[in-house]
Amino acid sequence: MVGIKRLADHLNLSIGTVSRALNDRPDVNEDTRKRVLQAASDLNYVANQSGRSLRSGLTGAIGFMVQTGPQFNVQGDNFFTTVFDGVQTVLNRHHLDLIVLLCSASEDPDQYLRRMVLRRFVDGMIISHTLREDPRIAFLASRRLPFVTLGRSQTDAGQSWLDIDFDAIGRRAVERFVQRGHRNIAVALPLDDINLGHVLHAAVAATMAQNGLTLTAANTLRSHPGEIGGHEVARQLLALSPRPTAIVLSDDSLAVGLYRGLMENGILPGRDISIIGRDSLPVRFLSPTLTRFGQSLRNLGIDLGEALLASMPAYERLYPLGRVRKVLDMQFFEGESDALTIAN
Amino acid sequence: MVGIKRLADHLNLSIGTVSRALNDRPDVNEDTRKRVLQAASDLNYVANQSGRSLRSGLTGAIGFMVQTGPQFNVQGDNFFTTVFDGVQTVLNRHHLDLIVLLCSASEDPDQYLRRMVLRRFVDGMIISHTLREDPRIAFLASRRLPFVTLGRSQTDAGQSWLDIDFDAIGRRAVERFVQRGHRNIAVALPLDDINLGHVLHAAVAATMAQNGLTLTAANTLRSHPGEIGGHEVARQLLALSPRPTAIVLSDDSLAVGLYRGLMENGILPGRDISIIGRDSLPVRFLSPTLTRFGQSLRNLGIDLGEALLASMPAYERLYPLGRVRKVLDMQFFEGESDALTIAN
DNA sequence: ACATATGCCGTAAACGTTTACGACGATGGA
DNA sequence: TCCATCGTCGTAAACGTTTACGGCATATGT
Repeated sequence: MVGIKRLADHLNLSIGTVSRALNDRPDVNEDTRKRVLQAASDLNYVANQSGRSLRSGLTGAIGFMVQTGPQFNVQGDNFFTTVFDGVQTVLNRHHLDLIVLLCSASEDPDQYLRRMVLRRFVDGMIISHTLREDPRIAFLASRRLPFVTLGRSQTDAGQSWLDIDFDAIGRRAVERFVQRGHRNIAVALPLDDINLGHVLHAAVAATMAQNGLTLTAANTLRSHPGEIGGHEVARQLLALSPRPTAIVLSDDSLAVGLYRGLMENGILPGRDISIIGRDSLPVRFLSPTLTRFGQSLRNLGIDLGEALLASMPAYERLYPLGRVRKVLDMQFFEGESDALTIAN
Repeated sequence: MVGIKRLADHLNLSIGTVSRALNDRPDVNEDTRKRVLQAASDLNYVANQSGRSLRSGLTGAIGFMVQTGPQFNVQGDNFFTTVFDGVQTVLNRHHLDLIVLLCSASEDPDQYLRRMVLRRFVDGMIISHTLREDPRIAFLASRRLPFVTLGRSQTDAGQSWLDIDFDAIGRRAVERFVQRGHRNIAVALPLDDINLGHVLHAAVAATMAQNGLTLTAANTLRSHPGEIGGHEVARQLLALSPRPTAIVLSDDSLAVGLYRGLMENGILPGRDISIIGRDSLPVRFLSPTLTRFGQSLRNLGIDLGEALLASMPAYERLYPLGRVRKVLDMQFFEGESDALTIAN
């Protein structure tokens, strides 16, 4: 095992000088720095993270907590991996590594986060699946650990957040539906307390109200995410009478199962019912093509990374963003699934 | 910050005794152990991982390396998250935590792994997307870091591996096709050197040969994974003349795009062409339903976790599996997509 | 009674870094 | 010549644990 000690007496230097050379400190001769770097690469030296962390209190790692299991919105791989990619490009510029912390369905998310933070695995955290009332936020704030949430919350500890613009999605989808004559509009929401559900629900209800319509409790459907959830939404939809003529989905992962469930009953999306989804996985090749709102996930990742750096004392000079609270610009992809027009 | 020191003089004990009490060592009075544990929970004490790691050389974390980016088989979220879940349940029993290390497309996987290992982030590794010739294996072996690979490789360092039975998939799919009269069979493979591609290719070719058929180079299609890749496979398929009447897919993620690409040209899966896929994400509700092979991903995760523990000196007593090399039992899901029968 | 064993605990070293501090020689100005 | 400054480097303490070792009682055996 080659440590700084070995490096030092291989060069006839003290460990202090070697350390300073490696860390780009000013008080070391330029020649000796070159020698040190050369020797370090020759001997395959890599600083032991435990030693460094113990002394500096920093680990050089940022955690991104996601939850697994059927009751969570697993989204498409492309959702998280693309976001991760964006975060990583930002962090790598500052020699920070992103590690993904996954809390399995069998473990309490609050306890899991607690453990990870208190063990000092990470210098900062990004948490997703933000709940409307989320104890994790208060905890992270109390530990003074820099963090950003993907998704707003009602619990406010002054944190930064990034979010998908579910308000715009709900508003614009309903406006589009209304314009095409729909009056019986439904919405598919997640089951749990995740904040985006509340936002989307409020946006849909408000925009309907502005147009003299009401979002009934019966038309507010709830399900697990994913294909099975989508199939369940179809079942709920078919049980309604009169059946809604339009529906907006909180998540595209519902689309495949929803399509199947409807088509099994002779109902063709775009002809017999209008559907608008929300990009979370690639559904470009669904048939009929899905009309949906989307956002640049890579930019979401970049924004998350920068917002986090801005809240870390060591980097806030480089990212003087202060507190970041921002919804992402939405793009609109017109497909065939909302082609239905209702005559007055 | 509450460390073992604070705990110690809050109890009027030495740090040595406190440490022993917390670590379940025998030479500590049962009463004082109780007092220590009580105080630890009262004061919210959690051992500092850096200090512990520095002393013990262990981090308590296991890394699972996955690669992101369009050229990798992102599979469905459900693929990896379900596998992760299985691994975690095994590891958690021994107070080990699983962290996911993702190597973005812009970084060299070998360098990335090197960095993570040499910094001593983890006590063991699981690597996926195993290549036929994979330098990571030699590296991990040279560092004597316990590791398991998901997927076989030709580079043999005596490591344990688990793998999906692509040989059985290729064999059984071709046998099924042949039985139904198909003579012009194609296979869709990944672009890179990933080992499963070689295995599947060999199995298809061999089984065809056993039936007096030959797998031509033209019928060996290659594409990125995912929907776009599937669409590309459709394009390649349509360019062939005579067009293959059956195809086996290395990955279900291709199915959606493939379906779309075929149906755009009036070719209906199951009627005009037979398709057999391989479970990697939930495609239960595709229409026509996809015939496919699958495996229990959770068991895969559990097997991976146990194989890893078996190769860690501290745990091999509990998991006396020795070196594990095992392909998973495959399940078969019959759908509509391979219904086409060719008359002689 | 004495020697030995046992249970329990404190002491201190060690893990690999970083960094405050001081030492030393060289340089510069007066 | 003397003092101050500067550049460069070595020294040593500190971060929070774990653990080998020894010490001190008390218990156990003759």
